[in-house]
Amino acid sequence: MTDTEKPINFIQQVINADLEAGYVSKVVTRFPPEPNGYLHIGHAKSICVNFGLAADNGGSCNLRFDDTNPEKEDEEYVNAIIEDVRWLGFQWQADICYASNYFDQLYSWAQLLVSEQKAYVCELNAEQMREYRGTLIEAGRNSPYRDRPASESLDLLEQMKVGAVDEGSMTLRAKIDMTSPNINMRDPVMYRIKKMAHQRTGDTWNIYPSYDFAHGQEDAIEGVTHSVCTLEFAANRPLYEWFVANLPLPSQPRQYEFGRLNLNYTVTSKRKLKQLVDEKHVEGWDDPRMPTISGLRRRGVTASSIREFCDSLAVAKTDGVVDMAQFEHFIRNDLNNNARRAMCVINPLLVTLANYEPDKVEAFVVPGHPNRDDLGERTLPFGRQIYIDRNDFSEDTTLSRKKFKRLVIGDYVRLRSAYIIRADEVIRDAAGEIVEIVGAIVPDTVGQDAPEGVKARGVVHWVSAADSADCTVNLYDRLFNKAAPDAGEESFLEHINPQSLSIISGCKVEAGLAHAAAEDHYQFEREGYFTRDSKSKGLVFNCTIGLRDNWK
RNA sequence: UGGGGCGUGGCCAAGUGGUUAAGGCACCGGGUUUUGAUCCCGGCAUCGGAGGUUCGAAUCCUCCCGCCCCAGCCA
Repeated sequence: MTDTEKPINFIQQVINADLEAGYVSKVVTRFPPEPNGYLHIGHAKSICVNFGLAADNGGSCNLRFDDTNPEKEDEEYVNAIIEDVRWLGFQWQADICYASNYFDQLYSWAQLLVSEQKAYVCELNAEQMREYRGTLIEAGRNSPYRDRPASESLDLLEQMKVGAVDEGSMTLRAKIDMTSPNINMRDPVMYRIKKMAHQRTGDTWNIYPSYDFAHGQEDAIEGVTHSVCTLEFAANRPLYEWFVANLPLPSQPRQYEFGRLNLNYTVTSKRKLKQLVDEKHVEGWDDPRMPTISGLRRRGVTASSIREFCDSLAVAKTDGVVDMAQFEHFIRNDLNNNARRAMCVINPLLVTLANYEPDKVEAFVVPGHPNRDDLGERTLPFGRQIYIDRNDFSEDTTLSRKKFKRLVIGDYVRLRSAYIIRADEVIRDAAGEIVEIVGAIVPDTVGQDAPEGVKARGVVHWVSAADSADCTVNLYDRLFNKAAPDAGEESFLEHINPQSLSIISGCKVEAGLAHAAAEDHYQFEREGYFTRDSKSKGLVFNCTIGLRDNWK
């Protein structure tokens, strides 16, 4: 056991200091997705960071839906998110939280700010507000409504709330500083009118709080001590702190930001993923090519490999792009250690072993995993006719043993866990296509070394022709053929890889897998890791990832 | 040209004035192997640039360069 010390990231350092100074006694974090799409691998890092920080410090983490904008949200998403977080292996504290649970409290806090002249109802429309806001290098100007009496704002706010005011014509704004170099502090919007039913509060509200007016207060209500989010919210922190300082909150949460996870050859933006789904470039949010949690799951990626991968990533302020190969390493590592072995011939080529008795059948009992006795054994039926992969046979007999460790006429190859065989003859159909190989077994070679004079070129996987199951295999390539699909001027859609999915039917898998359970993981030896698809009716396996391939 | 943040090998990343500058991924050699897998050995950087402080700097200071975020009634 090499317990490599995990570096203490900057947030943990803050926590250590807070714990030591007695500022906090119990660490409380939260994972706060907006239910406007499915979770993806980027969220997984955030989930691991937030739940991990809580677990590492004996604290707790809330799952909270930041449902402040009914326009984009849907119950389908909340259910999917709950399922994904659970599947990833995390347990939130007590009940699931919703920003919408705090709408009443938020409203009365808004009234308080108005009454203290720290907020006002503004009648500038969107375009005017933009003009008044100024630019990055020019200060903004005060709204003409900025100094209206509190009583007037209070009354208008109530009218906004009950639906007596048109959408877009009024907002509630915090009165901070229109000349602030931080644009977020230039009288930000606290409430906007949306005459729209909310998935949880129905028609109760005609106004909804903005992210900035809601988030810190949600944290405070829940007793969140360390509100950990991604870098792009850093500029919102002063505003977060302004509300915390100006409201009588039950606790004083603090916000910290770390770099979000970016992976090459894919996109991790809910907006873009939704576009892929809506425009049918993929089959759905859980399409195995998607970087969504549900897509990865259906693809056969394990929850534990996602966790291990995320834990290998730094919690820091650098924003880089992680190589997909790093993720793949953790996927293979977990599957290699835990997936049962099996054989599946993807492009079947019939081989008849002429010296094997026609009706004879043997059953070889072999391990389920080369070094995991606890994974049991499996039985491989063997007979006179078998299938091997077409790629494991070549008519080119000049290929050196080193270059081609597979079957050629006149030479030997080991059938994995079975006999050494020799190929003698090729049989073709009318079109000249090879349809069968006739060969012979070398007797007494099962579980034994090759006799004198026989040297197998290599090992090849196979399946009994008489006793195997037909199946379909889905092979995947990367969804985008450009490392940074969303980098250039052009749309990321232009970089979609048209060959990202290959459906191969007529594959032959060892008999024992005819009733494989969905989401069970297997290594098809010499091919890769596969899992039975959870949505298809027939026997369909999705290729999670191929084996490493070190030969040129 | 405003504000905030960041720059350590191809990628991720430790490092918080004195170490031969951790580790992982990738890659390149070699060994083992009934999976061209796994496993095992070995190789692979002077820290964005330039000055300065210091006996000593990736770590401190100055200037410069580059990248990211902020001008939604999105989050």
